[in-house]
Amino acid sequence: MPTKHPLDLLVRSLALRSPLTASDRQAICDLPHVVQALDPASYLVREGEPPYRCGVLVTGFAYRQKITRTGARQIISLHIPGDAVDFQNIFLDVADHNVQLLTRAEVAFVPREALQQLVRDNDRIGTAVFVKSLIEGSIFREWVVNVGRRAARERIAHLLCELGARLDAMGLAEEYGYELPMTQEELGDAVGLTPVHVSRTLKDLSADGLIVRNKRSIAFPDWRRIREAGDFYERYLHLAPQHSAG
Amino acid sequence: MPTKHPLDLLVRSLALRSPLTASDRQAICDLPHVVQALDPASYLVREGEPPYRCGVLVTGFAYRQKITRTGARQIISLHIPGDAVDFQNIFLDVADHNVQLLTRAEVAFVPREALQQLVRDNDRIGTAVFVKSLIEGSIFREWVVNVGRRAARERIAHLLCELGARLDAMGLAEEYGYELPMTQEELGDAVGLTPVHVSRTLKDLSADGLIVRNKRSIAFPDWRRIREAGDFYERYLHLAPQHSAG
DNA sequence: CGTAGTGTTGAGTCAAGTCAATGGTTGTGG
DNA sequence: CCACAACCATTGACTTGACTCAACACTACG
Repeated sequence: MPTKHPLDLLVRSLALRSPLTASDRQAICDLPHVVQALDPASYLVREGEPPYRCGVLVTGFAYRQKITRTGARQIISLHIPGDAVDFQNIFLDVADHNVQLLTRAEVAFVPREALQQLVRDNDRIGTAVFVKSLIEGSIFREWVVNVGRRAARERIAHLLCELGARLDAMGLAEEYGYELPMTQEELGDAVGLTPVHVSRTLKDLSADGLIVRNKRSIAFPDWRRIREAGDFYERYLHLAPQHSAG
Repeated sequence: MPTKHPLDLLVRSLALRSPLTASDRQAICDLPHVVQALDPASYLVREGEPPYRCGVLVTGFAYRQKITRTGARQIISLHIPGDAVDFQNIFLDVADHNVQLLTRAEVAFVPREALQQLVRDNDRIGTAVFVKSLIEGSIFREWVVNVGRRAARERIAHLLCELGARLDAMGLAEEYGYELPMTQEELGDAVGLTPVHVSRTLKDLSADGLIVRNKRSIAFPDWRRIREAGDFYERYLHLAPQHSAG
C-alpha cells in the first residue's frame, strides 16, 4: 500500500503555479509510469537521442549539461524532486543536451505519447505544463545573467539562493538551509568557475558569515544578507500562481 | 492593398518546425493586431509589468535584456523578423526581463487574450507556439554554455554563427553574410565581455580571415572555419521540422 | 564643421585560472 | 575493524585572459 504516489510531487510542482482540479490531479497520477532507482551520474537524456519518455524526479537531484569541444562542461540547470526533466524535450524530436543524476534517485518514467496526449486533451494540464516549461526558460535566462555578468562571489551566492528558494517552495528545505548534494567541481560547472576558485569563494562567504557549511549542508544565518550578496530577486522563479493562465 | 501580411513571417517561422494547414495560417493572420513603427531602444516588454499584448517583429531586430544590481547589462537573446517576443511571457503574469528594439522596427501587437484563445482552441497552432517557445529555451541553454565555458574568440564566433544560421533559415541572410545591427557594446553584453575586448577579438577574427567586416556587415569567407572557431553545432536550433509533435 | 556616438589602440591591473602538493572523508573489502 | 583507495577539498605560488583607464580616430548627421 503506497503511502504516497510517485507523481504526487509533480502534481504539487505544477499546482504551485497553475490551478488544477482534483480530477486533473488524478489524471496526472493515472499516467502510465515505471519507477526506477538509479545511481549518481546515470543519464536520463542524451544529446542527439530522440526522447521517447519523460523522467520525473521522485527523490534525488539531477542536472542538465552540455560539453564544449574542448571538453569543458557547463551545467545549465539543477532539478529537484517533483521536476519533470523532459518537458524541454518532449515536443522536440531530438535532445539538444544531456540530463544526468546528481545523486542516487528514484525516477518515474512516463511514455512520451501518454504525456503528449494528456497535455493535448486537458487544457488546464496543458497550460500547467506550458507554464512550468516557461518558468524553466526564465531560470535559464537568469543563469545567462549570472554566468555572464556577475563576479564569482555573487554567482555562487545566487545559485545557493535559487536552490534554497526552490526547495523551500516545494517544502523540501530545512528551517535555515538544506543539503547541497554537489561537489565543488559541479558547483563550478554550474556557475562557470574552476573548482579551486569555488573553494576559495565558499571560504570567503563562510568567513563573512553569509553561509555556514557542515559537510555538504548549507545554512544561511541571515537570508537578507545572502540574497543581497547574490543579487537575488526571486521574481524570475514565478512562485506565485498564474491566475489568468487557467 | 497590402503586398504582404504583417504576420506572414510569424507564420513562416512557426511553420519552419511545425506543420500548419492553410486554415491554421489564415487563423494566425486573422489575429487582431496593430502595427507600429518604433525607434531603436523602444521597450516592448518591461520587467515587472504584466504582459497584456504580444509583440511580433515584422521588420527589424530586438533583444532580451536584464540589468544586475551593479548596472551591468546582459543580453539574453536576439530576435529577428518573424519572432514573437512574448511567447515567453504570455502565459505568465509578470515579465521577468526586458525586451528592447535593437533597430528601428515595425512591430505587430496582438492582444494577449486573442493569442491565448487561439493557442487553446487550435491544437496545431498551440503545439507550434509551444515548440517555438521550447526552441527559444534551447537557445537560452546554449547561451549559458557560450558565456559560461567558452573563450572570448569562441563566444563571438558562436554568436555570429547563430545569427547567421537563424537568418538563413528564415531566408533573411545574404549569400555569405548579413547586416549585423549591433554596436560592439551590445555584442559584448550578449557574450559577457567588455566592448574593448570585443573590438580586439573582432580584429583577431578578421586578421585570421574568419570574418570580413564592412561597416556593420559581416561575411564569412569560409563557413566551415568560422563554425569551428565558434564551436558551433546547430542542432540546438532545431531547424528541421518536428514531425511527431503535430 | 561640430558634436555625439562608435571603434581602436596602448599600458597597466586584477580576478580568476593553472599547476601542484597536501590533507580530509568515505566507503569497501580483506 | 582496520587499511587502503578513490574522491574531494584546501592552500600556495605563479600565470594569464580579460578588464580598466585613457587617448585618439572615425563616421554620420544636423
